[in-house]
Amino acid sequence: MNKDCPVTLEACMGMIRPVRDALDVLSGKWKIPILISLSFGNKRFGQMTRDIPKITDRMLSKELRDLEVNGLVQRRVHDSVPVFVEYSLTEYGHSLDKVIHELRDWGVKHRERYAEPDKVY
Amino acid sequence: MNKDCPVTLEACMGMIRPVRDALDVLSGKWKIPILISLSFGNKRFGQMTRDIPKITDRMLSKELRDLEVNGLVQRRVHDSVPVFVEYSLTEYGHSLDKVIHELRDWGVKHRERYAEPDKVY
DNA sequence: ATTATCACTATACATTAGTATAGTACTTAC
DNA sequence: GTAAGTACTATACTAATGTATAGTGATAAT
Repeated sequence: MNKDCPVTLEACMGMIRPVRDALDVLSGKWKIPILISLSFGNKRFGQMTRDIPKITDRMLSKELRDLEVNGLVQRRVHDSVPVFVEYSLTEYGHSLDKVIHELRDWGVKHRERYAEPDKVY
Repeated sequence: MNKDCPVTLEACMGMIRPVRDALDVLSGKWKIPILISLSFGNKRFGQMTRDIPKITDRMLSKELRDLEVNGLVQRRVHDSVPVFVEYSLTEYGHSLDKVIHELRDWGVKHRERYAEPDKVY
């Protein structure tokens, strides 16, 4: 029984759809690291390249633009000399705090479970 | 001040590392949909291909194996005739419930914000 | 004078992820 | 006997993602 139950199918899609939406916004290797970096305070471009190990300028630039388009990050140019560009999390960006927190918690437990002491970052 | 503060750098990595671990396990377009499908009850292969729109047999097979290797999914072969293979979430698989729940909640809010009524799945 | 920092962009390439299509070997229903 | 379902695997391809390397034009420090 319950083979292809339409209620289950509906419920299933009701979960899958929004989870996909969320993961689309966060997709790629660098978006969450960038959000984490900004969660510790407003940052400049160069500072973030140092915060996030192994990220290239190209990736940081590209991903910051994506995040800006999605309203998670704000880019402010101060017209001092030399120019000074400041990135910060928007309020909307902060709405991801809980998601990131849960991911971190699970990741910590997972790491304890399958300890990989030789993995390098 | 606070340029390249080592405490911030350390804290930053303390977040990034486990979040990456988590996302490594959940990476790709299909793993979370598969976990969601199984969260509604044990399933057979063919049933899951119908649960998860557009997934191909190859992807389902491959991702199920990945999830099995990571201990999130259990595969049980019942030696009836014809064979009957049953997939289920392990207890460890269920430990992702909160993560998936948060992703869904955020995805729902995001969808409300940028309503995309024409997007098809 | 040379080097470094600032915030990037451009080009080319490599790797990874996902898709399309077909096929296996068996069984059951029409 | 034909089609459909069972649970997959194989091969070949495309698309998406990420990397490597270099360069810009301004300023500022050594």
